[in-house]
Amino acid sequence: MKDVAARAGVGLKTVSRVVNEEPGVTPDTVARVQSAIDALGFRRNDSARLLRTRRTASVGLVLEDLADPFYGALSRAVEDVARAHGALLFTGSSAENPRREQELVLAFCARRVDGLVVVPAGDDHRYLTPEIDAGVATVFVDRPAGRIDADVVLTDNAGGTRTGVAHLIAHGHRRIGFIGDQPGIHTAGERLRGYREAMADAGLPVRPDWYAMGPTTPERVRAALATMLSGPEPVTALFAGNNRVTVTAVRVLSGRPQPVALVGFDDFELADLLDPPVTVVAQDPAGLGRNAAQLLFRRLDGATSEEPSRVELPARLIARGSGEIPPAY
Amino acid sequence: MKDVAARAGVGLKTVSRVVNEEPGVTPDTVARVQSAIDALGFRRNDSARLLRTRRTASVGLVLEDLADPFYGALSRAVEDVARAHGALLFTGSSAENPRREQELVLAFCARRVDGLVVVPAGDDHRYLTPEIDAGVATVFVDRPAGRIDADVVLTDNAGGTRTGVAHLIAHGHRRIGFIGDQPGIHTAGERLRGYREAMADAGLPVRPDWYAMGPTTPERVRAALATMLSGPEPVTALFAGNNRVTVTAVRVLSGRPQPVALVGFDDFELADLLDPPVTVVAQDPAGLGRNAAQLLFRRLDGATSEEPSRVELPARLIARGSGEIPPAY
DNA sequence: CCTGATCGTGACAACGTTGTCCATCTCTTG
DNA sequence: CAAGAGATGGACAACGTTGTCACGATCAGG
Repeated sequence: MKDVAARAGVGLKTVSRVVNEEPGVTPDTVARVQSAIDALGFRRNDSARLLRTRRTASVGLVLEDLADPFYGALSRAVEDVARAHGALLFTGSSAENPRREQELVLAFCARRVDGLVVVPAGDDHRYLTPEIDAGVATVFVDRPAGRIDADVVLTDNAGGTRTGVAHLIAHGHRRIGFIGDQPGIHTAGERLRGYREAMADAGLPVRPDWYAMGPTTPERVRAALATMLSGPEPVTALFAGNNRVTVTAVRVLSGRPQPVALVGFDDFELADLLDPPVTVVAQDPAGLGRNAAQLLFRRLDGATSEEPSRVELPARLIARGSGEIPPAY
Repeated sequence: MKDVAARAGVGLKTVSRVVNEEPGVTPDTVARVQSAIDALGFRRNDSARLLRTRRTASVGLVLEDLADPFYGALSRAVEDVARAHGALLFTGSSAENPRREQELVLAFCARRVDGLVVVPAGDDHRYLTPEIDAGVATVFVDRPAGRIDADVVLTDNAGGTRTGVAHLIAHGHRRIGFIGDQPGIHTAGERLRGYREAMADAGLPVRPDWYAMGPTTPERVRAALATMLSGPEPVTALFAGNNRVTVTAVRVLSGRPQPVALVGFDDFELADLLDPPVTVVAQDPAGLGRNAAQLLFRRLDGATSEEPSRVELPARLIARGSGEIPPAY
């Protein structure tokens, strides 16, 4: 900038004014400065600018895994809202590791992002209190924050699951299995709760060997499913607690002679092309991201000292067939 | 930092030394400074630090759409490599819009990212020359840069397509269709070339109504496919130029009485569960991202004035069945 | 006890911007 | 023609760090 000023024969501040299109500069001077800028290939250093203005026009997004299509859609929605507000987006994957989540969040804070959108991996976010007090707007999404009171945007996991399980019950099932993710994960717990509630609402018992919680690796899902299907009171239907479970379940069930009804949480591409087409309870990942980002920018634009708000998005049953298979007696 | 220094009764620079764990500070002083830091909740401002040190420890990633699983996997790989090098990641989606690509790239450059990984949307990247000259390491991935000479990591699109088409030919097909993306997109052109080459290698003609290039919306794919299947010399097999085409083709073909063989470019989840299981030519999106990021950091770590390098990753045929359907005469 | 090396520390400038404030220059108006 | 107003431009400090250098204290060796 100094060089540009020298070459154009003007003061430093005048160059700044031209670059920022501030009023009060003769068209003639503007032209001179502009040509100096072009000649020198000058580009304003936004880092320095932002250091001075104390707004970084950037937000940080921490999620579990960028490679998961669910989070891909969520990220994209956050990005679009950020762009509309002129902000750039830092992203990072926590890989479901609380330490890594914290590292990422603190790294973003050290960069002085204006705000954070976090899919929490850990269950204790008190480490964020000083940052939030320092003015970093923070919105949690998909899962609530642990041990602190903060804005959060969620899917109605319990309600969605209730709907899905009720769908199976409506089609005659009484022995329904549930396979979910690790109990520490909030959404997994909520979905299990929804399953229990739906069963209770219908006056149905839940045997201990009808539900399994844990890492959703194919092996574990396969084993859990085998147990449910081979006990003294085998299940005739399964509710799959997330799409990895659903996919494995489809694989296992398609190899069995006796049909087993299936409803899964989370939609996935091609679900309608499988045989039978898979009924799901669909979340709206883009909606989660959009709402979270909008909430963030609302905070940033002034609504400072309001109470933390909690938004809950509905989950929607998409009946495609696999949930309507009658129980095999 | 000034406040910390005052509270600890030391100089500014000493605080800096403690924060950066530089040697040459008495343990006693360290303790005093540390307790002042804790008391004040001080966090170093990395923006300022990076302004001073002239390294931002961040890279920008511009791709087509974060919500596309292909790019999700690519991003994740870039992120992992970046993390290993202590860098943070800015991401942005160009939505296949050259203007937006340029805006994003220039915004990242204004933030003085150390490097850029770009999936180009436009076909003219001369606007990047000043930035590259200014020292921003740049690697293009998935598609080459337009009109400038730069590092690039690609999939062997033509070769992969040749393999896929040859697979169909090996199973007896002589009239093979090809539906690809818009001709302006480099990968689409390369895949068309591979198709032509494979046909020529086998001494087979290519009728004009056997291939179609354009936006890969379901309607267009449906129409193109209808044309190919209803002409005077209908195709008995189809090579689908990307996974959106493949998915639509599966939908259309599954509704037809006469089986049509299918091979698609790009793998997708559940391809093996469809009926028939879909044979694909699989790319390695994570490999693309990893290689691009590694190349980037190799440049950053010194290999400055080398020639631009070009890495080409193989595409791999995964035979699952749909490519082995014999021609219906 | 002196010398010179070593260690710990802090003052200062710099990174590249922008906000504040003041100086000048050119009009317009009485 | 004087004076005030408005336009235009620039000097300077500040944002929060780190690199450079110089200073004083401590310590080993002669």
